[in-house]
Amino acid sequence: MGRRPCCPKEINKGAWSREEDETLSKYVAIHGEGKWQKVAQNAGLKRCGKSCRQRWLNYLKPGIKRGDISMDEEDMIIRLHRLLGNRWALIAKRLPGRTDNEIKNYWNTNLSKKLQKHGTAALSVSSVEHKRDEEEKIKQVHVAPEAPRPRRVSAVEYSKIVENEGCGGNRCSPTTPSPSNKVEGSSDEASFSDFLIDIDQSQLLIGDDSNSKVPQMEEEHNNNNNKEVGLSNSPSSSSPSDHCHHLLAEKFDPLETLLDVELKRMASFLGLEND
DNA sequence: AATCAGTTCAACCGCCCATAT
DNA sequence: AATATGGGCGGTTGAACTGAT
Repeated sequence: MGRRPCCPKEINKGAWSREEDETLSKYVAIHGEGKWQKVAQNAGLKRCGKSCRQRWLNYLKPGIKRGDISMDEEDMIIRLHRLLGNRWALIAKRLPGRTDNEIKNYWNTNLSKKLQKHGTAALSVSSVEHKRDEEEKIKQVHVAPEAPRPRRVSAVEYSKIVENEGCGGNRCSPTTPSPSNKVEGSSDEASFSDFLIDIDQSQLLIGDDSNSKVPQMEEEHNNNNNKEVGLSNSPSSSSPSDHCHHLLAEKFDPLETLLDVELKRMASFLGLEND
C-alpha cells in the first residue's frame, strides 16, 4: 500500500497563529469538516491537512472545553482508562467537550505520576474521592500543593508499571484475561473491582472499531471459558455473548451500549444519576 | 536577575484502516 | 485485486512556561 507524503513541501509547522486559526475556523464554518487536504489548500493555509484537522478537533471546534478537568471527569478518565487502556479517543467520547489529546496529556502529566509513585491504588475510587475533598478545600484544579510535581513517564516506563499493576500496557489486548486487571492485596483496588463487577474487558472491547469482529470474537468467546464473567447484572442476559447478540439484533454499537451500562453504574456510584 | 531543571501541552509523526478508484 | 487517498488514532517531541537555586 503506497503512502503518499503526508504534507506538501512548503508548509508551516509549529504553533498556530491567530490568523491561521481564524482562517481555518471561517473555512470550516462555511464548508464544514472533512476533506482536510482540501481545507488546507482551499483556505490558503500552508498547513498539512492533518494539522488542520487536529487543530480544529482539538482546539477550534465549538464546544471544546479547555483545562479545569473536574474531579468527576478525572474519576471518569481513571475508570475508563482501566476499562479501555490507552484508547484515548474512546475515553474522550465519553467526556463531552474533551479531546483525546487533552485526556492523553492529562493522564501523562497528572495521573500517571500516581501510578509511578503509588501504583494503581493511587487511582482508586477512594483516593480520588479523598483528593476531591482536599481539592474542594483548596480550589485548585490540578495537583494538590502537597503532592509531588507531576512528571512525564515514557511509554516504556508506563508499560512496565501497568504490567505490574494490571491492564497490560498500551492497549488492553482483547485476549488479555480479565483477572490480570486486578491487583492482588490492595484494598483500594478491591473497591474498584467491586465497582467493576467483574466486567470482562474482552467483551467490552469487542465492538470497538469494527462490528464485523463481533460474531467471530463471540464464537471464540463461546469456545473459551465464558462462565467467568460478563455483565451478569443484566438479568435478561444468560451470558455475555447472548447479551451482545441481543445488542447486535437491535443494531446498537456493542461497545457504546456496554459502556453506557458501565457509565450508569459509575454515575450511580458517584451520585450523578442524570448523566 | 540570571540560570538551570522540571513540567506542560500543542503539535507532529507514523501506523493502521476504510473507502475510492 | 491492487493501489491511492483520507482520516483516525496513539506515541512522542520540543517550545514555552514555571519554580528552585
